[in-house]
Amino acid sequence: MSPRSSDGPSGGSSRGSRASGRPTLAELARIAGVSPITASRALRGVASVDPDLARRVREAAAALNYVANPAARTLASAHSDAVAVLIPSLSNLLFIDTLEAIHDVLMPRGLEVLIGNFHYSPEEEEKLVRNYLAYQPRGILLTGLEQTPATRSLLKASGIPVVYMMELSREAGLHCVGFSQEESGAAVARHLLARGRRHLAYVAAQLDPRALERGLGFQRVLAAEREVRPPVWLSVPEPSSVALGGELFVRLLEAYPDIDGIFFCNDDLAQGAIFEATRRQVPIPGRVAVVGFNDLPLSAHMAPRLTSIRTPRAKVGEAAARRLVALMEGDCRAEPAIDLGFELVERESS
Amino acid sequence: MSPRSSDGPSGGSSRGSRASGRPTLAELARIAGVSPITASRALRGVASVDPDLARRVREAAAALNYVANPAARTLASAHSDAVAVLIPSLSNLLFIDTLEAIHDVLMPRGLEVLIGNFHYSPEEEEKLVRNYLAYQPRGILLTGLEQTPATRSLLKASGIPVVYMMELSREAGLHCVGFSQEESGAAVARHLLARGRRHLAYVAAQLDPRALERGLGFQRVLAAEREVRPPVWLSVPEPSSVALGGELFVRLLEAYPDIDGIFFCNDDLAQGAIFEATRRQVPIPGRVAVVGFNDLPLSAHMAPRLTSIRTPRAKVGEAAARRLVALMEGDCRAEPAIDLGFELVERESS
DNA sequence: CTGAAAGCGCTTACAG
DNA sequence: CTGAAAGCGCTTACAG
Repeated sequence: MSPRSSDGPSGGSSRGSRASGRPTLAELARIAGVSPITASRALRGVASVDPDLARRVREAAAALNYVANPAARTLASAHSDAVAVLIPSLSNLLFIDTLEAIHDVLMPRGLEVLIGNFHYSPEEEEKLVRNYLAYQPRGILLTGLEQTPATRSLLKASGIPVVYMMELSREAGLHCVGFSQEESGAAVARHLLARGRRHLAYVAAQLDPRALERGLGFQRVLAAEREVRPPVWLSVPEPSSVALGGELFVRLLEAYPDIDGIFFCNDDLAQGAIFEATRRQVPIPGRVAVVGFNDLPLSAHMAPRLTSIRTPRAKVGEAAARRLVALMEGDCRAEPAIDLGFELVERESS
Repeated sequence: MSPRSSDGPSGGSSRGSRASGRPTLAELARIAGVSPITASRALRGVASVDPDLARRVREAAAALNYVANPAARTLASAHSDAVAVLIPSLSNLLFIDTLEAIHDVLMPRGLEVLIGNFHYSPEEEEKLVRNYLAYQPRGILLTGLEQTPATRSLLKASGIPVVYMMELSREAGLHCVGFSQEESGAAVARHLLARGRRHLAYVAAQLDPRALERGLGFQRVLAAEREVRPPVWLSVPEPSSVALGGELFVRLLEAYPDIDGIFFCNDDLAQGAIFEATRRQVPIPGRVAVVGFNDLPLSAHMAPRLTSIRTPRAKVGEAAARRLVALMEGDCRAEPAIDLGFELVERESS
């Protein structure tokens, strides 16, 4: 029988009205017959505690259903067990895969994951960082390298470990996990050239820094080819969607009827283009080749199947979380930049 | 100039080594020339504080870049500013839409959102609840009604407001926001009957309680029709995916060549079926009608466009969060159950 | 290996 | 409308 069942949920008469109603470390310690400090140490598995005492503490904790009060722990130790993760969008499957991988690394280690969505806005990101810093997290995971100067200095002043995801930086001491966005764009250009395409276009919506880099890599390769026309660049500010992909596809082909290869900045747009082409009976890849980016689950199954760049988004999350844990444990000898590469998956659409 | 720039990030000599290095309420109060309690009240906007003093406090806070320590606040007040949200899956777009809507309601009110993924396991859900309860959240948002008895009693003992999402319950005093899963399945059955279909099937993967209810509603309507064969029920335990939808579609038609209408428990499966049908040149809806569930963004754009049940998932999140806020503020007079309905969107596939 | 004392930075409850 | 005192439940730093 736990003391709770006899005391009632609102606590015994010895507890003040501000008590949380849950067992405290002091109660646990009393039941285990040790001091609170020893109980604390036993529960955290730190320092040297007599194995026998530690067992008694663990047993009492199990009997009481004791869970330490994280607020008290954070206040006393000046750091929480949280890790803040900032991503630019929740509705993009890309980041969900990354998030799940992060969860899988951090949760088993008893770390709480605080998720912040900054909607592709560095200013919003700054606000979130300011707010999360108050929680004294053990580490922070950031997406991209486009932070405001204030965000960077806030982070530096805090001394909290930070790992940047999705892009590679050469800045000294910056821990980052990702792949070369620029190179992936270049790979698509080379692929379309190898397929005999000469009249190319890059199509993007809501151009974020990474999509921009991909476009630049695409342009770079094409510019090096003397007998190839510079690519058409179609970029609109609206958020990306399947519907928009169809519209942009139609607009592009109306304006440039001889286009024979399109690199869409993501799979959503490319999928929309393929649906629209199917509906209008525009042969793909016969009339025009289509390449996407991210290799979403659906892309391998549509008709025609979509050629795309497979990004290591789950691996990025996992590696970034692991690196963060290493940094939290004071282990920072490894190479700061981790390049996980990408893969061009050639399918029917190109 | 903030005191920080002269003191340095690790704090002045008056601060002990355990100090967090950030300005405290006491410092803020000293600068504003008031007592800490008054500063606290001014910042929280509670009780009656002289407007002039309040302004001084706010100015000092802005100058210092003061953000209250949430751990101290939680410890002192016995409740945090967090709301825990438990969802069965992160990789399902359905719940992402709900989450975003929840965020949009809660964040502007200064509430932190803790996201827990219980992977469709009530046991895991129980662990998460136990853990999140330690954080003393202001409220909890749950998905579905399949909690373990321990979860229910944990929740009841905590006294923390809870709102259940996605399903409707008649249990007295249970606040829930959703729609009738059973009715939505019935609506699909009626739709297919109206389209002249007589040989029907229900196909599901990783049957969760809600998909089960939909199947039962589907069966109920068909059972009432004397001249209609009872539907085929194909359910597999694997997680749902586009690829699996294609496989199940093929398996089903091989086993039952005369099937002329299929209700898939979600759009992912239905989309996979349509892709596979296109590839095998099985006419849809000519040979077989296909209906999905959820109306994912892509469903309106594929070829043929997918008939589906549009679920109010964002609205569920918004209404649930609003109801939770009302409960947190002690306002619980409203009807506990909120039925947001659903809509059958008839498109080309049926 | 163990513990008594102090303190983390706030808010509550009580006085005035 | 304002404040001095006490305390939330832990961990740190020191001593033994």
